[in-house]
Amino acid sequence: MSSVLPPIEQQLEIIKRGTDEVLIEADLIAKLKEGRPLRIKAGFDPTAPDLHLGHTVLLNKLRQFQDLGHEIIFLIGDFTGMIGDPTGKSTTRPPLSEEDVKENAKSYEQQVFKILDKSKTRVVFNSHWMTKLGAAGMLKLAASSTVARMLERDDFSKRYKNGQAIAIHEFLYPLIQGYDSVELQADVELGGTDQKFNLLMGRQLQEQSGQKPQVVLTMPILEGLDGVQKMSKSLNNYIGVDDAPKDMFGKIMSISDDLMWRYFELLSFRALDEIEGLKKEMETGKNPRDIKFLLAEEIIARFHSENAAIEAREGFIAQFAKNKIPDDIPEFKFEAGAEGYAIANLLKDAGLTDSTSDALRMIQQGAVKIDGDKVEDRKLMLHAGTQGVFQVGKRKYAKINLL
RNA sequence: GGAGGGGUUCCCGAGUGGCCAAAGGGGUCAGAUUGUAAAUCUGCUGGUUCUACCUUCGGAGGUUCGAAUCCUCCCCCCUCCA
Repeated sequence: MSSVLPPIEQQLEIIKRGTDEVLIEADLIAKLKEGRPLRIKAGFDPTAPDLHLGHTVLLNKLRQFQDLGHEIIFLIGDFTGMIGDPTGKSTTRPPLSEEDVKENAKSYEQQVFKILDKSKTRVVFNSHWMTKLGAAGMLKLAASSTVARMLERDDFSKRYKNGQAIAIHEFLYPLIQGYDSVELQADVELGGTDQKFNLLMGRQLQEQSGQKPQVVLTMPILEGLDGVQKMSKSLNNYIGVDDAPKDMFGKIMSISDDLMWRYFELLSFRALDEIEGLKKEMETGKNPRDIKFLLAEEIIARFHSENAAIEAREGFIAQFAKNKIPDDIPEFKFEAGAEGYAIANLLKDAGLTDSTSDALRMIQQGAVKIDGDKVEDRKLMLHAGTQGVFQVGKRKYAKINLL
C-alpha cells in the first residue's frame, strides 16, 4: 500500500467505468485528493456458496480499486446472514443456521480470490463486532432510524402495501450493514443498485457517529441467462465461476444477442472501443454467434485457462454445428431381465429423465434417440446385448450397455 | 384480546360435493425453424407395472356411496380495532 496512487482523473475514469451511480462524486474526489489508500468496503451475504458472474461485476470493480492501490475490505456478512437480506425478496427469507453460514463463507473466500489479490485483501466477518454489540447496543442501533424511514425502501413498502409479512428483524438488516461501515470506517462502499438503500444507511450512521460519510458506488445488476431477471442461483439462470468450461460455453451461447452486449459491457475486460468495433462487425454482416464465441472464450480463460477455452469452443462446434456426439458422456450398465428392459425405465435409471412418466412424454414428443434413430414406440423393450448412445433432447446423453 | 379475509399442483391464480390430476396465465422442458440467439408455431408439464391405477389442494380427524369443495380441532399469513 505504500505505492504512489495514480492521478485523480485517471482513477476517476477507471472507477466510473460501468458503475451505475456514484454518491456523491464530489465526496469521492475530495477523498481521493487526500492521497491515501481508501478503505473500500463490500459486503457479501454468505447465503450462496457458489459465486456466479453476477457477483463478479462487483468483484471486478474491487479489483480495479485494488490495482489503483486502495485497501479492499471484503466483508462476509455472517451475522447478517442469519437474518437474510430482505432486499428484492417478496417474502421473508428463512434464517440460515450458524453452520451453514460458516461453510458458505469459507467457500466464498476460496472463490473470490480468482479475481481479487489475496495478499491485498482484508477479509472480515461482521459477527466479530456484532456479537460484542449486545442487546443494549442493538437497541441503541435500532433507535437510530425510524419505521417510516424503513418503509421508504421500495421492497418494504411494496410488501407492506400488498399485505405481505415483514418481520421486525428484517428492519435491522440495513442498520447492521450501516453499522459495519461505522465500525470499519469505510471510505467507499460498493454494492448492487438494489443495495442503494442499505448503502445509504451507512452514510447516515457514519454521520451520526461523527465520521465522514462513505461514498456509495452502485454497480448494475447483471441479468441472468433469461435476460430479464437478475442472475441468481435460486432462479437457476446463472453461470457459476466454478462451472465446467463446457457448461460455461453452452450457457453463454444460449443467451440472446442483446444480452450478449450487456455481458460484454459488464464482464469483458476488452476496451470499450473494441466492443464498439465488434458491434459494427455484426451490423455489417458478421455472424453474432462468432462474436459470442469471443465472449465465451474470454470468460472461460479467466476462470479456467486459455486451453480450456479453446477446447470448449471446439467441443461446442463438434456437438452443435456438426452434430457429433460429445465424448465425455456417462456410461451405464444394466441387467436386462428375461423380458427385457422397458425404454422408459431405462431412460429414468440412466438419469436422462426425471421419471418414467417424463420419459414417456419425451418419447411422444420425439426427443428420444438411440444412436441417432428416433424412438417412436413408447413400450419398446430392450434386451440383453443392446448397447448404444441414448439421447434425450439436445444435450442429455448416456452410453448404455445391457447385460 | 375482538372482528373479518386468506393458505390450491414450479409460480401466479380459478375452482364451493361427483364431469378435478384440478380452468387460465407465466415459467420449465421438448419438437419445427435457426446461429443450442431472438421472434414465431406446436406439444408437454404429479407418480406408476400408463387407454388403468396410486398420491396431491396448510395439518389432523369427521360427515358422505363420493370432499380441494361440508363439519371439528390445530398451524400459518394478512387487514381493521384494542
